[in-house]
Parts: sequence; C-alpha cells; structure tokens
Amino acid sequence: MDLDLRKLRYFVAVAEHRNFGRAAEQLYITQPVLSRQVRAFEQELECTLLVRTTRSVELTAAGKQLYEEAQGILASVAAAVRRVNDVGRSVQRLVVAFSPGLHVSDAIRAFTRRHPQVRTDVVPTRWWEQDAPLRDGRAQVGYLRRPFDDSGLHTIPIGHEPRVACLPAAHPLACRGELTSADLADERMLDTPTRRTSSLEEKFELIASGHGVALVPLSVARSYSRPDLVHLPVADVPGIETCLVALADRREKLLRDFLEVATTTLRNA
Amino acid sequence: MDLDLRKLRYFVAVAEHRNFGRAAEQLYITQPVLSRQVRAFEQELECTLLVRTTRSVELTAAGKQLYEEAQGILASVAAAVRRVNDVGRSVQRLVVAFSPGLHVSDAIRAFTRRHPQVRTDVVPTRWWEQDAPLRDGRAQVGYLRRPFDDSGLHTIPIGHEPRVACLPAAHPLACRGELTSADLADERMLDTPTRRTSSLEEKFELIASGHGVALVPLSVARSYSRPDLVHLPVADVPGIETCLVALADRREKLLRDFLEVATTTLRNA
DNA sequence: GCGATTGATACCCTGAAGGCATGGATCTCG
DNA sequence: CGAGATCCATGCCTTCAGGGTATCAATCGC
Repeated sequence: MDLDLRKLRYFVAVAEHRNFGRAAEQLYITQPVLSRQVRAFEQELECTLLVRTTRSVELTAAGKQLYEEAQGILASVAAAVRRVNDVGRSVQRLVVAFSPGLHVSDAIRAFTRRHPQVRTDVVPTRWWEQDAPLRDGRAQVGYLRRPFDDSGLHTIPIGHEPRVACLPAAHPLACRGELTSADLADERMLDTPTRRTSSLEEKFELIASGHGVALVPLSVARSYSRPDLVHLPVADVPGIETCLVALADRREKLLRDFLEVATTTLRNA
Repeated sequence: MDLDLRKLRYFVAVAEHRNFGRAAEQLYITQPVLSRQVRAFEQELECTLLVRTTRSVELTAAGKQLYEEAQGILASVAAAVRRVNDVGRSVQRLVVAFSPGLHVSDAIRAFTRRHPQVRTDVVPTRWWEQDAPLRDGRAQVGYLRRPFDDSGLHTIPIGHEPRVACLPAAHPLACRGELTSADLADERMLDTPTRRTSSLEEKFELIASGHGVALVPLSVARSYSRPDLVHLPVADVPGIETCLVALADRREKLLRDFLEVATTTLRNA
C-alpha cells in the first residue's frame, strides 16, 4: 500500500531494458540487489509484474499497466518538486513543450527580454502524446503540431506548413522532382501513430532501411536531413497546422504574456 | 531528487495538524522520529517547508505549494496502484465521483445488474474542486452540481433542482413560509467558495452558530436536516443543474455504458 | 515563578538495502 | 554433444536509514 518510488524506478528500469543486468548497471546497483528489490515490489503490490525465464524478461498485463502509470507518476513528482523549489527560492519559471522539429528559441528570447527574472525551460514531447507534458504539469505552454487531443486546451493556430514525402535515396521515386499522393498509393506509410516508432530517428531509420515511407512536416525534413533519405514535395496532400497551446483553465499572467509575445514573434518570423 | 513518498506523507500529516505530536500519533510513530524525518525531508529538497517555534508550526510558501502538490500526487499514486492491481486480477472497476447530497445508488444498482462482473466504487468530492477526482484519475465518471470547471469534460445535464435558504432555527425569518432574495439581502452569505468551510457539516455548523446563512440545493437540505436549522424556499433564485460528467477523451465501453444506464435511470426517477 | 506543552537532541537497536560469491538454467557454437 | 556464455536467483555479510526511549530547551498561561 505504501509504494516506494525507489522500487518503482527500479521496476521501470527493468521494464525498459527487459534485462536485470543492464538495468542494474544503469541504476548503479548490482544485479542481485535489483532482482530482490523488484521481487519484493511485486510482493508489496501482491501482483506479478514480470515473467522471467532464465533467458528473457517480459511484462505481464499488470506490468504494462504499471509501466504506463509510472511514466506519469514520476514525471509529475519531478515537476512538483521543481515547482516547490522554485517557490522556495522565489523563482518564476515557464516551461515550454515543443514537438520535434519546431523551434521556440525566438519566442523564448523575446519573452526573456521582457521578463528577465523568469527562468525558461523547454521539454520535448513525443509525437504520439504531444499533450502529455502540459497535462501532467511538466510544462505550462506547448508549441505543438496537429493533430493532438485538444480537449481542455486553449489553442492558438500560429502557422501552417506543407508536408513532404520522405523516401529512401535508393527508391525509384527518389529521382522525381515532385510527387502526387497517387505516386505513394502503393507504398507502406509509416504515419499511423503506432508506438512502435517511438522517435523520429527511429522512423527515419525504418524508412532508410526500406520498411516504408512517410509524410513529414517540412521543418522536420529540414532538421533531420541525412544522405540516405530524400524529401520530395507532394502536390496534393494537405499541410499541417502548428499551434500554441495551454491548459484552458490557466490564467497566470506569465502564461498570458508568453502567449502574446510568442504570437507576435512568430507572426513576424 | 529522489523524493520518498513516506516522507511526503509525514510532511502532509504535520501540515494538516500544524503539530508534530498529534501528527506522529496519527502516523503511529513517535514525535522525535517525525521531527527528524521532516527535517531530513527539507534538507533533501534544499528548501524550508515549515517555520517552527516551540509553540507553533506554520507552513512557508514552499510548504503550502508542496502541500497542494502532495494532495494530487498521493491521490494519483493510490489510484494508479489500484488500477494496476485491478489489471493484475482481471478486475474491471468503475469509480463514480459524487458531490455532497447527490445519490448515485440507483444508477449503480442498474449498472451492476447489467455488468455484474464490474466492481463499482464511489468517491465523494469536495464542493470547491468537484472535478478533481476525475482529473487525477481517482474516478472515471462524476455526478456533479454546477458550477464546476468543465474544460475537457463531457457533460450530460440530468436534472435541475431548486435551492432553498438555510437559516438558524432561531432566525427572525425562520417562521416565514417562503422568502425572496430581497429578504436575504442583509444576511451574510456563506456560499462563496472559500476553503474555510471545507465540508457541508462545517458550513451548517457555522450557520447554526449564527455566522451567516446559505443557499443550498434542495437535496442537500433534505440530507442534512437538523433541528437547529430550517430550510425555506426562496421564490426568485435560480435553481442549480446536476450533470453526469466524464473526461472528454475517454471512450471506454464501460464508461459509455454507465452514462447510458445512468441517464435512463435518472430520467425515470 | 511554576507546571504544561511542544519541538529538538542524544543515544541505541533493528531491519531493509546494498555488495560479493555462487548456483542453476538455457542458449550458442564448434 | 560438451564447453562456454548469458542471465536470473539465492545465501551470506555489512552498512545505515528509520524507529524507539529518555531528556533537554523554549515558550505560554496562570
């Protein structure tokens, strides 16, 4: 019933590595200790979390559930501790979440000029749950790309960018100048938000190794260019909208100021 | 950085009792241990949380912040642990939050008839943050009275009830049959959501002891009748709306079923 | 000034957390 | 098939955080 966060962190490490030895190494403890702690954790929860064979470690349904829960718990706890520290030191802070490929430095610089006493920070979001840092309290404002779950969020559209097709350089279509969606009809698309492709790097790796192609926002294509991939404009796919986002029920002056500064900055850009 | 939940609980107990001895008693530990643990906690956070004199304990700004944060953290952690346990035992559960005075037993009984395998549970809400159990994951559906913060919530109005005036039995107006808002113009109203009156019982206690009067929903007046208070209809105050509420982004079948069963049940009632 | 109240300090003890050595099971490869 | 590699579990030892008792020190009320 008491749930020790240390043991929760231990479990998370094992869940991520699927391997006690390497998880222990990352935690700077020895493997036997980790085995014992995780087993004790399971007994406390009265619930089996892992299926161990001598060769592999797998998560049970409960283990998967706990792993999901743990993400949010640990993130919220860390954010809460930092907020308490900020209050204790009379520090004002604004954290900006941003989706891969988007740049917020201009807005932050402009905001810092106007509010030099406010510390700013940024946190990257994972593209299949872009709203998570806002909802769990890690960030107060986000700079996100649609689509995302906007329930309870205040959104300000600030831009629209085309999407380009990303293909392996060796692909037959790669030498063409511009494509249409018809050209891509037979290709395997990697756009669906499956959690398999957890990072953009992983997605590009899959594309480069021939597992499929994808449509990506132009800014992403610019940021992650690599020699074994080509990016080609596609005539008839809709672009994608970028938004400034904040929790709808937040009314702090700092937040409103940032939204104002950011919209003007980004409009001038 | 590591934040021990045990110490967090210790701090919360002290913050609530404003007294080490009584907090220790509630925690089933001794006072010296509690003093040491809380001080160690402050050192870990590198942040003073309490101002102690030999006669009193007060919260610093950081302490207040942490106390607020701790509410959510501990509630979410407990809810998460229970969800993990439910998954581990293949238990399906639905938790219904309800505001003071509302009765959900009919809906729950009807739902249980249709889904006998689903465990149901209820959690009371505090009237000044009725949406909290939904947002922190303790409950999946709520039966709340407006006004509440409905951003990101899916709401289904299910009823409208009049409000009645609650007065001390000894009050000059208490012998009148019906009032108008003009009659109450000179009275001190206890309706504003100040956190001073944390429970309805406390509110009624204040009224009975002559600190003011209040407008309360009829169902609340019925539930909490006591000899030293009278409830009188007021001709010209608007009634209050009751809603079934769920997080807007939730689509679980169980939840949708409950909403359906509940709306029909409540409409027949 | 005196007792009551309340938080802090000193000192001790127990048990949980960590380390090391090693066992036992399974996979890989010659 | 046998040898080695890999990986989790177990046994045993050590350390220190967490808890207990006794007591001190400061403040309030009378």
